Amino acid sequence: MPELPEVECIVRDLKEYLNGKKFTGVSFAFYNMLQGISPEAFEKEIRGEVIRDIKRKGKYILFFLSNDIILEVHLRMTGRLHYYPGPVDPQKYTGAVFYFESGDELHYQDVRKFGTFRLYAKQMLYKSKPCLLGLDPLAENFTLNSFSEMLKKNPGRMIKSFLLDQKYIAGMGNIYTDETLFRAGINPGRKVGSLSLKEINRLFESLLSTLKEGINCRGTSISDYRDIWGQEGEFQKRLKVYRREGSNCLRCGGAIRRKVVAGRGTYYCPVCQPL
DNA sequence: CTCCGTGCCTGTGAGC
DNA sequence: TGCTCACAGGCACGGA
Repeated sequence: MPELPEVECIVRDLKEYLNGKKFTGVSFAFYNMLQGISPEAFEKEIRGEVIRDIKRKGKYILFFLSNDIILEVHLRMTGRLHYYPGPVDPQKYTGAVFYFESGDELHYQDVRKFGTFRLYAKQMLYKSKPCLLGLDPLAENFTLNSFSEMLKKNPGRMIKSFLLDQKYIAGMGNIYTDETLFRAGINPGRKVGSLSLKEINRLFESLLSTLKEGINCRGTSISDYRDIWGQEGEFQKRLKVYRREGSNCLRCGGAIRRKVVAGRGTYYCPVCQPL
């Protein structure tokens, strides 16, 4: 399940290989990802256009095309973008193949078909999903100060539910949220308003360092995630709580527990992250 | 406002 | 062995 670090790795790699390349077409094996557009209309919009830039906001990938159209891709849980330098047969779960003039191909694969494609005209971007998201933790405006201000507006919420809310912080998913809270020593069920200044500081530092470590490890491949070459990341080897129920806490030696918080399976150490 | 359940999908793995 | 079923979780939406 790609979260911010995984999407960041994908975007960095895609930029290197696809910037300046021209779409010659796209074919579909299923249409679940198309939001409010027919496959024919979709292809018409992108055919012949050059990729000018590729960016990320939260978990959204944005392709800026030469006709001022923006292609937004969200991989949700099991979506993958696989780059091939030449023609390759589609695989079992390939839903779309983008063809380039250079002969390269970009395959979109998705076992569960939850992923989405959208097209926006440039002047409509301001009302697109990615523009309505909160702060991206890797952006310059994500500071201890802006983080603290957002927390002040949500005193009654559980901290885990807040961290997952894309309206405030864009890019956190279940894995990096649990890992961040463990590293900060904060119980996922704590109310935002109960956090001390010291804890807020620790949470801010843990959030950034956990995401950056995830990026440096090229993501978490606990189940589905692969990079654009099909390679696994390494961060699953460094997980301290996620999916480690019953295993020993690497800090205190006690048992890692699982409970449902904010509707998600949540892993934590009851000793290192007291209520 | 905040939480919770449901739907979208299909593979995995536990238990019988 | 083969079946059922809970579970995985990002996001939208409706209801409490």
